[in-house]
Amino acid sequence: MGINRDTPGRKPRTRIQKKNTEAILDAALDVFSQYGFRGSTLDQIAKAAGLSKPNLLYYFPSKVAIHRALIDELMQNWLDPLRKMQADGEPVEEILAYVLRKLEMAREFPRESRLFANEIVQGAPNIMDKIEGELKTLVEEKAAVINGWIASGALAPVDPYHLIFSIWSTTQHYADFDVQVRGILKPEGDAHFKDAEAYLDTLFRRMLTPPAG
Amino acid sequence: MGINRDTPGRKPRTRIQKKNTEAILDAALDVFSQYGFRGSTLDQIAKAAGLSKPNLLYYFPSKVAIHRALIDELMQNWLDPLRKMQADGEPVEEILAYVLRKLEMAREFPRESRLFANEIVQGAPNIMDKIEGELKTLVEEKAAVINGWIASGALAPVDPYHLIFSIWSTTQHYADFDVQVRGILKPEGDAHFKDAEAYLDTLFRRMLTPPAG
DNA sequence: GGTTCCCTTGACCAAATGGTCAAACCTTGA
DNA sequence: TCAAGGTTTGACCATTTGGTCAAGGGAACC
Repeated sequence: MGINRDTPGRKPRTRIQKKNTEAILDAALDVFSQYGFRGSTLDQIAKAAGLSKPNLLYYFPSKVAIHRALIDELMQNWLDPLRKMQADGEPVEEILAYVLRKLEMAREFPRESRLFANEIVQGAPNIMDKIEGELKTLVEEKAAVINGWIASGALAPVDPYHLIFSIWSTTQHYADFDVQVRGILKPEGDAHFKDAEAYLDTLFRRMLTPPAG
Repeated sequence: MGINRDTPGRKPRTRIQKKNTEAILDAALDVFSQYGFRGSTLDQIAKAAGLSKPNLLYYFPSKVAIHRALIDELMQNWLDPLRKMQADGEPVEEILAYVLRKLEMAREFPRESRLFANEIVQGAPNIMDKIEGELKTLVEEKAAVINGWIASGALAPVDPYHLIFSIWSTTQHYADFDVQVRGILKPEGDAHFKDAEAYLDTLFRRMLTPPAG
C-alpha cells in the first residue's frame, strides 16, 4: 500500500479529473471569497460543486490544499496588470491604463478580489511569503520606474508606493465593498462602473499630470 | 423560575459587570476583526478575555449577541468623521480634514476598521439594514453638500459619491490591508502614516481645488 | 451573622466539522 | 468481454463548537 501515489496531483490527467477539479475550484472560490477560510466548510464547497465530501477529498487532500491551489492560481494573474506597466510608455497614460485594468478586474473578477481581501484582512497567514517576496519585488521595481518618470519631468512628483496603494484600494473597493457600494448607489447592474472609471481617470490624471511647461 | 430576567442587559449595573463586559468586547474585537464572525470561536474570545466560556455566556446570551453589540457600538462612531464635514466651512479644507480624520481612525482603530471590512467583504449579512438606512442617508446628505460647493465654484466638479468611496478606500486601506502595506514598506511602527498623510493630502487637493480664477 | 442576589465554573450535550476507509461502481483500452 | 485502474460514496471517527445546567463561591445589604 504505502503512500498513495495515485492521488491526482495538480495537473489533471483525465477528462473527468479536469472537469471536477475545475468545478471544485470554482465552487471553492465562491465559498472562500464569501466566508473566508475558517468560515468555509468542506460540505459547503462540496455541495456547491455538486460532489460528495469524500469525492472532494479524492481530488484535493485537504481543505487547505484547495485554498492553496486557489491562492496560487490567483497570484499568477493578480499581478499581471502591474507587470504590464512599461517604462517605455507615456508615463501618465501608462499609469492610467493600469488603473483601468485594475478596475476592470474588480468588475470581472470580484470573487478573486474578495478572496484576496479576506486573506489580507485576516493577516495573510498563507501568503505572507508571497507578499514579502514576489509582490514586494515587483512593487519596488515599478516604484523605481515611476521615480524615473518623475525625474524626467514627465510625471508630477509623488510617492510611488502610496500611489500604488491608492490605485489598489480605490479600484478593489468596487469588488471588496461591493455590497456597500450597491447599498448606497442602488445601480442597475454594473452601471456605476462607468462613473467610477471617469472619476478615477480624473483623480489620477490630476494627481499625475506635471505642471504645464 | 421562568425566564431568567436577571441576566445582565446591555447596560452594565455593577462594577464587575462593567469590567467584564468591557473585557469581553475588547477581546471579541481582537478575535472577530482577525478571523471574521464564522472564523471566530467563543473559546478564543473567552481566553482572550481571561474568562471561562460559560462565564462569557453569562454576560452575553450568544456569540451573535457579542458580535451585534460590537457592530452597534462601532456604527455609532464610524460615521462621526463624515458627520463633522460641515457645509459652512471652506470646501476643500473641509474635505481634506475629513480625509485626515479617516486616516487617523485607520491608524488608531485598525481593529474596528477590519471588523467592518470583514463584515462588508462577506456580504454584510448583519448590517445591510444600516448600510441602506443610516449610512445611505448620511452619504446622500453629504453628497448634496458637495454638489452645493461645486455649484458655487469653490470645488472642482466631481462625482460626490465616488469621491467619498475613494476617501473611504484609500484611508481604510492602511488598516484593512495593514499587513500588505507593512510587508512592502517595512516601516518602523507607524512611520509610514506621515507619508500616507502627505500623499493623500496632495491627491485630494489636486483633485478638488478648482481651476484658478 | 445571615440572607439574598450576583458571579463563576466543571461537567455535559448535540450538532457540525475535517478527514478516513473499504467497498462498489464506472471507463477505457486491449 | 474482461481486466485494471480511475471514480464515487455510505458509514464512520475524533475533535471542535455553540450552548446548557446545576451547584458552589462571593459581595453586599440588613
